[in-house]
Parts: sequence; C-alpha cells; structure tokens
Amino acid sequence: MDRTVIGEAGRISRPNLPLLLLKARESVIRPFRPIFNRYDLTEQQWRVLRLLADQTEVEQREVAEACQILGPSLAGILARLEEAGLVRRARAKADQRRVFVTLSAKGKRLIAEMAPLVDAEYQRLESALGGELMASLITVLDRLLELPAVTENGEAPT
Amino acid sequence: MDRTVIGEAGRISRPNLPLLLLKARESVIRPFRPIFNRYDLTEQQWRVLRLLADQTEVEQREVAEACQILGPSLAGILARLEEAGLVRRARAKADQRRVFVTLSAKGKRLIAEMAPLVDAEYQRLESALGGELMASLITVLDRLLELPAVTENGEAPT
DNA sequence: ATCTAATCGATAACATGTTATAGAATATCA
DNA sequence: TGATATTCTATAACATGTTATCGATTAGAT
Repeated sequence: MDRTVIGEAGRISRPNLPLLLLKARESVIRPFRPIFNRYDLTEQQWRVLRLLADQTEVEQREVAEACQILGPSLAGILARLEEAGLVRRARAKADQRRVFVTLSAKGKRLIAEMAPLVDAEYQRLESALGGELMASLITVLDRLLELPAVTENGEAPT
Repeated sequence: MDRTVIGEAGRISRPNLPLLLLKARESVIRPFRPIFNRYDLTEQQWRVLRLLADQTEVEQREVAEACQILGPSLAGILARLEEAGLVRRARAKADQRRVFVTLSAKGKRLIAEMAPLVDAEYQRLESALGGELMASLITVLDRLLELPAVTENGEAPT
C-alpha cells in the first residue's frame, strides 16, 4: 500500500508523521499561549506547575518524565520557578541524590487563578473538535504510545 | 461526557492533548536522531534540506511555513546551513524583500546519502505501527488541522 | 507622486532543547 | 569491606523556540 501523494505543485510528498504531529500540537497549544504570557509563564513552566498542583511532593526526575522535559532544561526551569517564589526544592533525606519539588503558597494561588482560564480554553478546544474527534485522537495516540517497538529506547547498548 | 480519569496513584488526570501530542512526536522522531547526529545535522536542518530537495527554489517564508519553523529560528538555521556549504540564499530581483533558498551540489549529495537511511527508518516505523494505525493517525491529524476553529490564528485584532 | 500600511527578513533577549560530561551519592557485587 | 557500576542533578556549549522590535522594501490608497 503506497501512501505517496502528489502535492499541490506536483511534487512528491510522503506523509510526514513527525511534521504532522508538530503541526497538530502547535495548532492545539496556540490559543493557550496568550494565557501563559499574561502571567509571565512559559508553556513548560505551566506544565510543571500544573503537575505539582495535582501531585504534591514530586521527585525532580518524575517531573522530567511526566512533563516530557529533559534534565538540563528542567534544571533551569525549576531554578527560575524557585527564583520567582512559585516552587521549592529540597533534597530527600533518605537519598541525597534525589530532589523533591513542591508548590509554594504563591504557586498555589497562581494555579488557582490560572486554572479556570486554561480549563475554559480546553473546553473550547473540546467543543471545537467535537467529542468524537477528541476521542479518536486520544485513542490513536495512546495506541501509538503503547507500542513496544515505539516505546523502546531504540539504541542498543554498547 | 466527562473524560476525567483516575491515574495510577489515584490522582486526577484529565486528558492532556498537547502533552499527548508531544510524547507521540518524541516517540516517533527518536529513532531518527542518531541518523541526523551521524551527519552533524539537527532535526530542523534536515527538515529544511529535505524540503529543498523536493522543491528547488523556495522562498524563505515558504520554508518557514512548510517546516513549521519561526522566522528568527530559520534565520540562524539557514545561516549555518549556508556556512556549511549545503544551501545558498539569493534575494529575489523582482521583490528585494524576498529570499530564495536553494540546495547546493554538496547539499544534494548529502541528501542523496542520507535519504535511504531516513526512508528505511520510516519504513520500520510504518511496519511497527501497521498500516491501519498509520492511516488512522494521518486521518485524525488531518481532520484536526482542517478544522477552521483550530486553524484560525486565535487572537482577534485590536 | 506621496503618504501610509503591510510584508519580509534580521536582530536582540531570554527560555528551552540536545548532547556530552562532571560530581556526588547510592547500589551492586566480588 | 572495597572496588565498580549506576543513578540523579548540574553545567557547558551550542542550536532552536518565542516575543518584541527594527530596517528595508513593496503594495495600496489617495
């Protein structure tokens, strides 16, 4: 089954799944950006704060995993969030390598203020997509992520 | 219809479409990264080169649009690709604002060398997903991108 | 022809992504 | 126990993402 397709200008254009996913994500996230900007947060900072609002006492590595942010990026993000007084970091007593991250009172207030706006925008997104398309998206993406061949880290160890 | 779900540790976790798309894209692109690294290219640089291989004589703004790269990023990317001798830039005679971007001979050779590896990896991806899931993904993502409410730029003019 | 608005690319400033590496702490095992 | 490997965070170096702004150029309207 050849999915190759002739594009607008007669060029060959194979379906480009990574690019398609990039465009889809950009479309979905775009309307949220003004909200983040209004509160001087980046998209990534919001992702971290939102996680902490739901979980309380998360290890830094869990934050990285859950928010899909690499270690070196997260180090800076948390430093800035702490500098802004929104977050606190503390080394675990049991294992001095690990760091626990917590939302500060100020952070909680900020989340409480922003959450309704973000949730409302999400509602708008859901009604724009319709329940059926939304469900299809989630189902298909979950199926993709469940594939062992896709989940594997890829590079064989030396 | 409430899609709220209780996660592993009993926490509330709404479906987070942007995060889901991010994870999906990361999973899909991960196995390609070693190829890019082997040839000292970034993912974005490859995206640009591949576009130029198919099109010849593309305006810079079209590159930005097609590759989903913002102007300021693209300025640097093209400068580095030109510095590496892979690409050429030339102002359009008719409209001195516009810049045409072209693949150099060296760039064409590089693409010719890399394309088989990248294509093979894409084949592996397709067989890992299976034709059905691949088709569903493309269909659903295309439907998302066709929605006017999602395509609109969002912010109303002042 | 002129004035104004829109377009295109570049730059600045800062945040984040990516890879490699270092440092400290802990786990593993001989 | 002691040597070794592994884990977790931080830093460095560079590329890219994001927003704001500038400069040059062209398009549109008068």
